[in-house]
Amino acid sequence: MISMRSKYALKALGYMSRTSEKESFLIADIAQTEGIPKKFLEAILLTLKNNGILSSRKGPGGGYSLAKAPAQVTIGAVVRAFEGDLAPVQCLSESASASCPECADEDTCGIKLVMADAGNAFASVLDSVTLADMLQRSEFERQRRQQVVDFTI
Amino acid sequence: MISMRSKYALKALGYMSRTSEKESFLIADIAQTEGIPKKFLEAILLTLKNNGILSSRKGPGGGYSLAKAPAQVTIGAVVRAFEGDLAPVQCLSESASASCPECADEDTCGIKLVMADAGNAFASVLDSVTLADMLQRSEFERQRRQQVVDFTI
DNA sequence: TGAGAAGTCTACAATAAATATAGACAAAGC
DNA sequence: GCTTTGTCTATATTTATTGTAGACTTCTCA
Repeated sequence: MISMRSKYALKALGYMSRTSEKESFLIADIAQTEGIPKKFLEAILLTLKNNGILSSRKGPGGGYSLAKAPAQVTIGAVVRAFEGDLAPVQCLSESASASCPECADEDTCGIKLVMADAGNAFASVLDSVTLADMLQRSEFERQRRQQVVDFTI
Repeated sequence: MISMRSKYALKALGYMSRTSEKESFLIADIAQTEGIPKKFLEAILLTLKNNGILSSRKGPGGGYSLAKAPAQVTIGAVVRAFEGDLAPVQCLSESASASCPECADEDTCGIKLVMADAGNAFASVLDSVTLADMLQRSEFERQRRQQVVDFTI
């Protein structure tokens, strides 16, 4: 289960990608449009900036903007900014205190081997989809459903 | 990230599957062998029983035993007993209050569509591996490493 | 038939983490 | 130098996880 942080980040980035006529976005604007607590979003956008996904300018006329094209930002990169590596068990995490203390032999632990496969499968999907793909997919789905409605009415 | 509950459950089941000469296991025995807090394990085994993975008998000579052969129990079934459905976002969860309140149009939400793919990829792996597979995999890895050691010495 | 062995249940304590908020601060533009 | 806007630090709130305590039930076997 990914955190609200990641979800809010994806919502904010989706909004920014979708609204290409604007080139700069105020925190307050994004927060209100996407229904995200403003102060919370503030920290989220900062994290995205520190991960090279957003850039910012202070002062009047300032705000946040995408540092890369939506087709250059994978969902995996966004989620990883908040969830760390996407390891399903701690002993698979590169960062911090990785090993599980109670594991007799970590190298041959079956749980670890299986979870590595599952985690890789999960991460592969997120790494293969960009913000642009996500929007396109959503739009495609919208039109598909629209057509179904048209036919049934 | 899966919870300790799931990990402890897999460790306990791994031990029970591996130790086929015993047919009944005491909570205290499993707890000590696998280094799991006894009282915590107690609740975990009960959950596994309620999910049809274990059976139990009270009284002297009693204890827990596997309700199915290790090859009949998938890792997915075990993990699901503790993590519910393996949905990476709440709005994909069948159980409980599923929908995300702030989502404008859940049907066409790109985040949901992408996460559904990722979650399915994750679950597919766990559903395709049984306890027996997990043990075999671990044993295979142990022998592989053993050989490497033999060659290098 | 009753003593002891084992699982079952309820309640709760102790952390830890996620979520969210407040308010001071810094930089940029006019 | 005033306003706008992002940045930072600290902290509150809530929720979930992890773990513990103790009473209770069921079973077996002497």
